[in-house]
Amino acid sequence: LDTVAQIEIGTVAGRSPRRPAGAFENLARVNRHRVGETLHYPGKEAHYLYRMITGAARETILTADGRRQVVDFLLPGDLFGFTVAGKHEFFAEVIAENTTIARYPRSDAQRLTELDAAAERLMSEAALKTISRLRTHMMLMRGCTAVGKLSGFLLEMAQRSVVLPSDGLALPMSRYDIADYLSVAVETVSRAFSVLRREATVAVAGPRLVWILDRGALIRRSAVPWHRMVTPDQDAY
Amino acid sequence: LDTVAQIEIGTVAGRSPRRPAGAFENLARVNRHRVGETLHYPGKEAHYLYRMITGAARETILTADGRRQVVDFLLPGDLFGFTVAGKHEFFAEVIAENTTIARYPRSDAQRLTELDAAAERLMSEAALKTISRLRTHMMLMRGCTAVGKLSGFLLEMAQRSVVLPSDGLALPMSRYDIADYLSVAVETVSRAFSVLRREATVAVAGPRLVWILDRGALIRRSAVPWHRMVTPDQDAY
DNA sequence: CGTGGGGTTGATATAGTTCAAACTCTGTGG
DNA sequence: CCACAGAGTTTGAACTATATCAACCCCACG
Repeated sequence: LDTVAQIEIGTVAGRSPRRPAGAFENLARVNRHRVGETLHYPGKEAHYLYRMITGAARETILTADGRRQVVDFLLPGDLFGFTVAGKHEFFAEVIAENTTIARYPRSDAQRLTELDAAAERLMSEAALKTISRLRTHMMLMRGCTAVGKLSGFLLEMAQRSVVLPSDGLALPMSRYDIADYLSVAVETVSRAFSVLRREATVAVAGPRLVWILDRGALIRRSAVPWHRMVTPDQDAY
Repeated sequence: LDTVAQIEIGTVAGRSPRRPAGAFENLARVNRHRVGETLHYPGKEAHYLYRMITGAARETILTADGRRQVVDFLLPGDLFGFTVAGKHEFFAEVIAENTTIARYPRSDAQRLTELDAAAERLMSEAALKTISRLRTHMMLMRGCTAVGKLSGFLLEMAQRSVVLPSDGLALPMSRYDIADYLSVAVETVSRAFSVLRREATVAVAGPRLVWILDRGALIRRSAVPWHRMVTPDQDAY
């Protein structure tokens, strides 16, 4: 998962997202969105690619048995909206205030990738980053215990999200979103938070503001081989 | 990213694998492998790209807590071995008799993608498919019950694997592999099989030969929205 | 014959779901 | 200004699916 990690981090960079090349960027139309807004939904024609600039969104799907699953969280720097068949398979919904998203007409982007090697590479890279995010996500869900899953999740968010000046971690998603992301019940997420709080592994100020007090403990509890992950500074590749 | 990319990108559809373009194919050296052979392992320099021709392999990783996880099964048609960082992250081990694998020197392949737009597109396309496939794997693991997970797994295998003349499904992997793929205990996999057998949803002749008697029942039990999946001919979802 | 790996089945323990209730916070209307 | 409603969160108690431990079967192989 080294690779994964590296991509992940590079991707992320809520900290310093790499901006697409000039030609690509010229296609962009930036929009501001409100919480709850739906960017796309299953079956919708995929006309655009998106790039999260500020804020956050989630990609979800409804399973046959009616449960909701959060497939991915989209944070600043993430390119998304890829499809294979030309139709979206997921809901993409804005979950944070002050969310701005760049929108690229798919047809133009497609044409661009055929002409411009740099654009092509950009797309491939974005796809690989998405893959690595998903892979990390898979490892998170496999963590045997709920506390382990949450530990891994917090580490992931600490890397991907913007860390506040106060050094606190601002989670843009609700407990429900976290639960559907880790596939556990909301109550279990809440209890897992309580455990970490009691152990002084994390401190919280309200449900969405967290401080990681003992990073080592989080690493130890999570089944994800985070120890192999490079730090954002190294930003490999 | 090395390992990540390798599996991911490598995952093209199963039943009627699209063969890489001619120029690409000219680089190939085909090898025959025995069960248990290791193609690559974490940390190994990634010199080659691979394409599974016949047989099967699994890609695994060992987690911090010592458990083994099957990250992917490699079936005929699957491309794998892509890396960005240049080192593998997973074990790739042959699990079936009569396994033959085409090997492409990485450097040559890389050069080819830079020169040949078709090759480049082949890779990108594979990456996009991989994203969808990863999501399917994720959904498999999320299925609430073990029987649901196994149901989804069998449907996936029925699509990706070669179906025998007798209409039976030949599973190239052991119960242990399935367990590590779905992240459940071996015993649970075994019990889930028993349930499906008792319900006449499937019939078995030995552990690795299965007949799907009631496809609808499998779809209903699995939490995966298979209704979205097209047949392999149409280029799996 | 044994031996060992894979597979199945049973009994018990436990983590997590489910059901239920209380609590916080925010916004809204009397 | 306060009461109220509703969504999000936390905690408790009972229940359940799965992990775990253990025994046994089957078969290939020396």
